[in-house]
Amino acid sequence: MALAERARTARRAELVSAAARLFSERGYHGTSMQHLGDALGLQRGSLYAHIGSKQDLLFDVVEEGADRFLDRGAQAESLDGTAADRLRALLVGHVETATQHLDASTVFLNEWRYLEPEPRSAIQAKRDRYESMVRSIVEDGIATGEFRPDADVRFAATLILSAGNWVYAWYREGGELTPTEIGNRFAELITKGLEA
Amino acid sequence: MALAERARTARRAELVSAAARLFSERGYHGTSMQHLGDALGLQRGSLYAHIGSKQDLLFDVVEEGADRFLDRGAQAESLDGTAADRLRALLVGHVETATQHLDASTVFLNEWRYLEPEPRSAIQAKRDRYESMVRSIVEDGIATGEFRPDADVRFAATLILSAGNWVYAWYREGGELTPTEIGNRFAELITKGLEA
DNA sequence: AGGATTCCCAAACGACCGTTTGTTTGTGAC
DNA sequence: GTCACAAACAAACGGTCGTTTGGGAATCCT
Repeated sequence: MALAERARTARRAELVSAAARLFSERGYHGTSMQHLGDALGLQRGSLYAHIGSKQDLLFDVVEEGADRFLDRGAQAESLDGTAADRLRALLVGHVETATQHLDASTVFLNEWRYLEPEPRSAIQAKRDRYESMVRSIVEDGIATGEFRPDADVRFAATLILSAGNWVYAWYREGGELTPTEIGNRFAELITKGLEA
Repeated sequence: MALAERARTARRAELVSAAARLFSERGYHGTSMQHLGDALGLQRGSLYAHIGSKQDLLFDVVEEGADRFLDRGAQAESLDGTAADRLRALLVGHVETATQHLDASTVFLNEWRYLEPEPRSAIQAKRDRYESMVRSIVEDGIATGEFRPDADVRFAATLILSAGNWVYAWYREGGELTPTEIGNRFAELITKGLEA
């Protein structure tokens, strides 16, 4: 039973992984169950032994992406150090996550809107939580006098997320900057604009 | 005559406009000819009196988006003034364009990859041209001593484009910042990080 | 008035969509 | 050794896909 269960979940993980790749390449609506079946060497109907629907797959991929960002964000938030340190940690973590899991991150960032209302609002809640992490770091920096008192918290958070969320669109392996370097430079530049 | 004149037809413009809205809302693959027909009050087959294929529509929408960014970029590039002035003008123009034509910009930025190879490379050329505009402004700033001599031109351009290209994902009318203000604040923040 | 040209409808094309069904196959548990 | 059960197949479901065709009004040019 344990073995059978593990095998079942292993197959499902394969399917979610293939879905991440295909959804990121061809889009959710551009990917058919046939494409997914081909990727696993199965008939498209056989996939329904592992999932309830195509929507389920989309949700799994999107949630996987969301959770990774949240985890790294929480780590950064709990660091000791200045607000600038935590901001840097968050941005580095963000870029590292986006690049190490490029497929799931891409789906998370631009296929999530094809989720049906209920699952979409579950993901929206996670997005909101992540954004509030960024905001609270900036607020801390202002409270401690590290950042300009007149800095617009919402706008600063938006700029930080804009920088991080566009990475998937241009990053390709083998570039001249490592993900860690990219995150650090983003942090450097943005921090400079915020400093008191 | 047939092609050039038809392209100017009011009905076709309506169709391209509806396509911009629907493609941006539902994605290219998530939008059917039926959806487009409904939007114009026509049978889906009747649309083929005005276009050659669904791909043609996607190309028109994407190119329209690309050309608007290029136009504003060229205006900014030709301004007299410091590099920071031109950078500011470009960013303000970028944000204004993205928000005034949110639908076409959204399609330009995340449906263009569904173009077939030939039209896609035509759009890629325009994207490259735009990116090189941004780069040359930064290079100018370095050459005149306005920006730090050790600034990484490619990275700076990427950050600028990241900020501008993510606007479509969060901007909604009626926010507390106007597009012009958003562009100005982006420019302010990024310039500060680049200054000598 | 006559002829050509637009614009659109109605219907059909073959292909493919996501999903369900009934059945066979292989494997682990007792 | 046989039994239970999950995994996969083969086939079919009703529906939709993008596109083509043939014809019928309306409109424009002359």
